[in-house]
Amino acid sequence: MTLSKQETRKAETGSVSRPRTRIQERNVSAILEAALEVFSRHGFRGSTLDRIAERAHLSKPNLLYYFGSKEAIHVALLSELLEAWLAPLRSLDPAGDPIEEIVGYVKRKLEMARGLPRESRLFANEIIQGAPQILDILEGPLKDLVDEKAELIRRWAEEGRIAAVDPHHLIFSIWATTQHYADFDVQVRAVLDPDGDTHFGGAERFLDHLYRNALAP
Amino acid sequence: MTLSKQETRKAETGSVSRPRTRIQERNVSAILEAALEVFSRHGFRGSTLDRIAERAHLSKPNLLYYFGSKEAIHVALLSELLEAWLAPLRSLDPAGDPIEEIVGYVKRKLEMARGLPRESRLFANEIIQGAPQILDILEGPLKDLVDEKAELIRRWAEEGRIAAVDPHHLIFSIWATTQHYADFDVQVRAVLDPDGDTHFGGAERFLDHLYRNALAP
Amino acid sequence: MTLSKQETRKAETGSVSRPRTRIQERNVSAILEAALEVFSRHGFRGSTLDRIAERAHLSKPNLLYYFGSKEAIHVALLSELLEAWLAPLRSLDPAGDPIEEIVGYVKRKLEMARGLPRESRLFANEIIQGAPQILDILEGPLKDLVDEKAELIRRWAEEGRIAAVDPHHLIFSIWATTQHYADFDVQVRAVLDPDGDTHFGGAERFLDHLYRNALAP
Amino acid sequence: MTLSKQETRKAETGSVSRPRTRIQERNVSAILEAALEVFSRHGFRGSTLDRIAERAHLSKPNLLYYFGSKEAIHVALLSELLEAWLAPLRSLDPAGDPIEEIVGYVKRKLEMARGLPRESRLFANEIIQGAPQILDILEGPLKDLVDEKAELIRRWAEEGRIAAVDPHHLIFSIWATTQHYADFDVQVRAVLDPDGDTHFGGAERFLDHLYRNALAP
DNA sequence: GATGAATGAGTCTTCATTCAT
DNA sequence: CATGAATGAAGACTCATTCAT
Repeated sequence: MTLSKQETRKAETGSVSRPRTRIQERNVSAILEAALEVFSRHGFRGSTLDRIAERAHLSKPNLLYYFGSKEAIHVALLSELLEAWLAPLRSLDPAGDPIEEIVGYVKRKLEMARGLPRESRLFANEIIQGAPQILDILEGPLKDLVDEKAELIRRWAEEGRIAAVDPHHLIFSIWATTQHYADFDVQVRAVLDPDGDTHFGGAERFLDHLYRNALAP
Repeated sequence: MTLSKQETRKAETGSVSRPRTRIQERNVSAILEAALEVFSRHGFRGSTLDRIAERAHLSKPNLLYYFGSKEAIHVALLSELLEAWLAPLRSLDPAGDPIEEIVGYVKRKLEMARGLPRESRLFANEIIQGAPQILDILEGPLKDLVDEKAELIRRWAEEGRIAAVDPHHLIFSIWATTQHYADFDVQVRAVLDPDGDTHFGGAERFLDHLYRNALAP
Repeated sequence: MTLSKQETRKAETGSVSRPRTRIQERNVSAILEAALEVFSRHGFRGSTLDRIAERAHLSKPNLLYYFGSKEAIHVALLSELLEAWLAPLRSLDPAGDPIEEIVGYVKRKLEMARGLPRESRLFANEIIQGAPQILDILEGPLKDLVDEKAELIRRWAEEGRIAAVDPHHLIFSIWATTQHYADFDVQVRAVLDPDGDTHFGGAERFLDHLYRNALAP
Repeated sequence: MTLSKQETRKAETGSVSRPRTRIQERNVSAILEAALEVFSRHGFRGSTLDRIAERAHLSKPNLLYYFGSKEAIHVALLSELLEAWLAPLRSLDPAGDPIEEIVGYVKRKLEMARGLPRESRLFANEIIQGAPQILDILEGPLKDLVDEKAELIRRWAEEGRIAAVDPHHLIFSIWATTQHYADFDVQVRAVLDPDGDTHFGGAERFLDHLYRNALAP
């Protein structure tokens, strides 16, 4: 699941093959930050280079000087973020206490949904629309990681340390319940109060309860 | 939460104020069916009238004869489907057995994700992108319905008939876990085997376990 | 070598599959005429849709309504003209007098260079630049036609009715010497007087002499 | 027809007025070599500085340091090559045997088409497109040279040493028939076998026959 | 001498929408 | 009702050229 630097580089390939100078680093960062803001809200097709350029305080051709195309920016962004996005699952520790590990995973995922909602929506948009640009990653590295952790959870269940639940569906449900607060935040805010993050506390308590009860042996 | 016929009409308003003849009815249906197919997969901006017209076997100007604009088609579609989409929640019965009612709701939602995945993705796309066209519905009719059912669940908990969980977050988690199988089906298929619906059985069992344990008083 | 209507149609495919109405016929003609003027002078890359649109008195998107792309216009033009362009060679008559047939062919080719110089330059531009869009036609239908006529000439030589010359190179030399007056007319005019077609008379006499002497048994 | 050094210099004028150091000389050569490769295949408009810079292993701004503009490179290239390109005609010797002189000229031109096809295509592209950058050369030095040699040929004919043919058209036909194998080589290869230069032998024999017969008194 | 950075002016193409019949 | 025709506005991308170091 690890994206080597090589692969990340390749994805960014425009005219510039790797950030070297200060200026390049600054501009590449500005572009990716702006692109995250725009892509995560409007999806790939709904986003325009104009808007990204504007947010990055760069001219449109200058964007394309750093990244060869709109798609290259999108792919670079997805590649760059994927690793961080999956870190919580990766850190699920075979040596830890099963319940605490899983509940801790839920908590970390929820914190990410709170702190990095744009990243969550970026992937959500991509996947809902059929994952045109990362399907092979889903079918390769992602599947491998999930299978590995599912096997771990299966062993825990086999050993009677957690309830006998389907590990894959457990993982899906954790993704769904936590990312929901980022991806569908507009709806959450519409139903609850529209002010700030106050609902994350309630969400955390609820999910803690949900998974502790579901996993108790 | 009920959309009056009035409102539905208004949303569809193009040149035609209401379907009358057989032909009109057939064409309006064909357009909405084609639009559902296209919008749900590509989002609003990613969809083109050309593609919808092609799928509906109608000319592009003819689409706009029935609906005044691309946006009008989208709004009409969302309006038309919203009621059915919320029916399961609406039918949560105060007189029924609390656990069975809620678990039954989960089951019906999952069945809808299985049978009507395009509808699910249509709303998901809209909401992720900030719900530009249905924000007022979310804040009005949807919030009212959710609040009403949340109050019911709160009473059940108060009466000790289910565990003391936050009703709103319970509802969110049910939406999230069930719609996940429609909205992110590409990812689900990538991680599990890509063949057909076989995972819905596992999902149903898992969710049944999840919510029964979470709700047990 | 005959391009079936099918193939011609396919090449033109934009939104419109075949000219039907008056308006379509008129506009398609106007576009092809304008495109001939522009492409023949500036080559494919050097030509712009803007200039073609301007000459055709149509808007640029309207061009693309009839032909799907700049390349489609170019291909349609080449396809449409190829048949006429090769007609003189095709009409080389096995039953005629060998010398008169060949000299007559030279004369007709020269007349075409005089009357249809733009067509000649269109093909010249395309071929000089590697024939990116008609290479398969050159290797297929064109080669077949040339081989057929070369075989005829070979037989005439074998029968002692003309001198023993290599038929393929004979044909090449005829193409070269006649089309030269269209393709390189700027140079011809620069060296001779720049006024009008007066040099075509001299060219005709010279080429008649050249080929009669070369072919005399 | 001789381009004075003055003129050549002027054409190249960018920031650098004349090559001095080894490095400069090497870079100028590399640029012209790369430009020849690219311009001859894609024409002026179809060529990009990027591609030339890449082939020359230099940066794009560095190209423009040596030559002030894309056009300047093109003009420099044309100027530099013109003299060599016309050398065979220039060396037509009044003191030689008329037939052998002319047939020898044909042979040398054919050898140039074989050995320097890029140069041939460079001029062909330029002239077909109206010679925007060398029209004055065509009308001046080139016309003068051609007129001079035409007069020589006219005298030979007058003296009965060759047949009475129009000298200008004779020269045009020699240009056309020989350069054809360079300019339209794609077509020649498509009609004959696509392997290598084998057809040049046939071409030489044919053209020898063609002109000896045409010129025999 | 050399180049990384930047861009204005194109250039092709898409697309929702309008017009005319 | 329906559609062929047309387009303005926008959008992605290219490219010769300039700037700053």
